[in-house]
Amino acid sequence: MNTVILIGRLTRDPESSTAGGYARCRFTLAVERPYTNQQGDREADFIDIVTWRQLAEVCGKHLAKGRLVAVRGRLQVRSYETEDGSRRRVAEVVAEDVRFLDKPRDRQGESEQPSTADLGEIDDDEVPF
Amino acid sequence: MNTVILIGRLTRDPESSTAGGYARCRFTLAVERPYTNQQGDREADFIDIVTWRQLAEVCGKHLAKGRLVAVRGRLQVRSYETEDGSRRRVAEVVAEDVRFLDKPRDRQGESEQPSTADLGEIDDDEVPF
Amino acid sequence: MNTVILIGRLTRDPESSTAGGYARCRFTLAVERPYTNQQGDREADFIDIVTWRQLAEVCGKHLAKGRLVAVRGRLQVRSYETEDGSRRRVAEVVAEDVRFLDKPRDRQGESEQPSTADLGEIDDDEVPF
Amino acid sequence: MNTVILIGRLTRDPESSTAGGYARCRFTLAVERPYTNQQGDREADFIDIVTWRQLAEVCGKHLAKGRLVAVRGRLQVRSYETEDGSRRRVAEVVAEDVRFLDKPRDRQGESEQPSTADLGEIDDDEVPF
DNA sequence: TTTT
DNA sequence: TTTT
Repeated sequence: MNTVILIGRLTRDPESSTAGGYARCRFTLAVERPYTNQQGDREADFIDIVTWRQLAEVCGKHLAKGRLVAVRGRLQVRSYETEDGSRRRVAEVVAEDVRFLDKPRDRQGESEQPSTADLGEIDDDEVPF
Repeated sequence: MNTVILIGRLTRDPESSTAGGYARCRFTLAVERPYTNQQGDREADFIDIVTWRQLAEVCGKHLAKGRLVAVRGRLQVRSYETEDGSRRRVAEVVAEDVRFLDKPRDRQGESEQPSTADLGEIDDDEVPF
Repeated sequence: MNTVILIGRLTRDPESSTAGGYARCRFTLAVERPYTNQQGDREADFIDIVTWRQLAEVCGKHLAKGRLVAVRGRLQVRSYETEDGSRRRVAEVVAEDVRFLDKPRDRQGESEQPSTADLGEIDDDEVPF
Repeated sequence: MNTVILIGRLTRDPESSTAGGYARCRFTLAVERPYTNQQGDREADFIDIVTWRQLAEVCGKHLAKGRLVAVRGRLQVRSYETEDGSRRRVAEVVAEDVRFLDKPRDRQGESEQPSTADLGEIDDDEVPF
């Protein structure tokens, strides 16, 4: 049993690629901690998410920096060797489900004056909560 | 929202210490993946757990290498600088609840011939599921 | 171990009361199912939530019909006897954490023309995600 | 988002059947509450679980009264009309994953003197945690 | 009885 | 390196 559920905002636009023949989409979530620190401000955990296949396609198409999402997945720890021979570990959440919790804004670097029509075509409402 | 639930076995005995005036107990869980790899064997994720205060005391007293536990907690990512100035990240689960799912064995390096009396005193049944 | 995590919208305004000397707040969430039915529309589960103490006060003050929230809690099943002597069971989620996922609208039956000042006083932003 | 994770013991043997052309298996879990009541004893919630298809077959074959399992699923509330025309609601967890957390005992009403061979054939170890 |  |  290995289940992770997170709600947070994307720290930057997602990165889409292909790996092993499957669509893959990666992004990082800023997940706020439940308490404030001694300086009185709320810290966040920056958690790497990876999605595959159809879910990767939906995420790559609709997500963008700042969007609020809920993720359910599995915590995975990968181990690898660096160039100088030392071992490093990477922790990431392999998403099994992603819900979009806010309305899309215009995507960075796409259109300067996004129209309702453009937003209609992106049609984030196909994948509402 | 940041919730992690894991079931797995301790890879070694837990490490108890004190930090910031609070009892702390650390251990690593081997959490089996839901599928088998191409060689047909089941891999595992090795996930670091940290517990604090009373929960740390209970874990330090009753847990041991090989024990099966369920953990509910929060996925935390800490960032630190190495001696040579590079940045590293550490992911760990801060446990809010730990359930013991099997009966205790004798603890490594304690007694060669543990008696039922000894086990009775340890009394893991105080903290049954 | 008994953990439930839900995201959904309140089907009506929450009900605040006092029980056993503690503040209590009840509401029902409409939680959409992951799939659509044979008629092609998405059904929902209507799940009763109960909160206590400080969390009840925050929920009673800030929540309203239609608001989107995330709830983490425990699934509880209570059994009771009806007037005619038959046994009934009630399932509800006892919330341990509630996150508000959207901006407040004006509350039903409060002010016909809510002003930004009024919203400022309610100050839902004290309890943002 | 609708995720439930439970650990508990079966209150009786599971019931296997077929519904809508699919294998279905139902059982009830006794899930202990985290606290003790005023009489000092630990109560439990009795939560109905339903599984479908291959998972139903595995559960029907290997589970029995008293077995300790972990369930991940979705909380579903069904509404129905009674003979006298009143409305009732039923809450149950639709399991997506079930893990067996202890070794099988001999099943009620099967063999008086189960042998290791019999247990070997049941081979619960195919589905270990 | 149900939310968007 | 980080989101609102």
